[in-house]
Amino acid sequence: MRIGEIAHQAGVSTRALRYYEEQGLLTPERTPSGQRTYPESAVERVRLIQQFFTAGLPSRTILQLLPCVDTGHASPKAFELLASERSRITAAMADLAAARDALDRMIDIANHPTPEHCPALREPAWAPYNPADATRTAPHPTAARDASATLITM
Amino acid sequence: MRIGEIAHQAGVSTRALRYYEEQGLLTPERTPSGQRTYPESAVERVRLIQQFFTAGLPSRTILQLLPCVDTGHASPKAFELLASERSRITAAMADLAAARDALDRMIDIANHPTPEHCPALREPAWAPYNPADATRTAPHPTAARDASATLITM
DNA sequence: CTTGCCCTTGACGTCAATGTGAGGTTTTAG
DNA sequence: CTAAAACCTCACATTGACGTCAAGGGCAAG
Repeated sequence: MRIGEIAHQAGVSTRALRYYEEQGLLTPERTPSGQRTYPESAVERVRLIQQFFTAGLPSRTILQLLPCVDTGHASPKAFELLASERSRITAAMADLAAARDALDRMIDIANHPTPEHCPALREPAWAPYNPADATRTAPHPTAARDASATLITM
Repeated sequence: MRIGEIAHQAGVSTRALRYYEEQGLLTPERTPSGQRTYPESAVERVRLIQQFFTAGLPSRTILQLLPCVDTGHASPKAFELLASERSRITAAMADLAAARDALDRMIDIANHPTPEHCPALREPAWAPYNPADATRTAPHPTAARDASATLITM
């Protein structure tokens, strides 16, 4: 299969495939005229590479991991890498969850304009940011609050 | 508080704080001599901004979200943004989970050299990548497998 | 043969959140 | 008063995974 076909089946650009090759992640054969030729299995491989890229692994790391996929072996260094990348991913998931929760709080506040949930009446979920406070010594948090409240529905 | 103090307390660089200001995310007061002065609340705000950055939200999006944090209001557009970013984050978490599972499979294989888990004997978790296959028509997947297996412990 | 599509290499562009350094001012500590 | 530390404004550099354009070669169909 030539590069265009692989690109289509794997859902990436030909530029990406050439980049992967440049990074040593993919080593297609060449026809006498110089055109790249890939085995069927390259589609799966590209999908795996993409999955790793999407997860934020840099190409250099993927390069160290791929032989381990092929052989089923993991040198101590590769093993360490596997473990550290796994924990990096776990940490990233936690960060995402935290941000998602922050968004959820915002959505929640915007969704509940009843008195007990009214932004103007409840404890602020975040400290209000008021640049003018910088000039005062200890601004009272509940002073100068916006007294209006609005419900914006979906 | 001046920029260095905020940077220290929020765990970011002063360069980052100036960048946030440039992007409109932070609007500190200025002393007559031109130095930035932040309220206490800026520390919390910076942490929130960082959380969003870590989650992959671009500054332009954060800029649209912050007023909503302050006022407790969400315009229809802001609401849409909240929802779409939330789903983006959810999708990103799924991608991370998939990559983590791929790593787990690799760790698993490397960890179990017993016959039934031996890479040389079991069904391959991924199709073997063999560039030479490109020249043949339909390579038999189990041909030319590496017969050795190794256990690398943690 | 030629039209047209796919392929090649090479090289510069992009985007975003910073890093870094120059060159100068302000604040603080002694 | 003075020296160090912290601050200021430019403005260019970095990183990584590509996008994009240029200038050409290969190959099947009509």
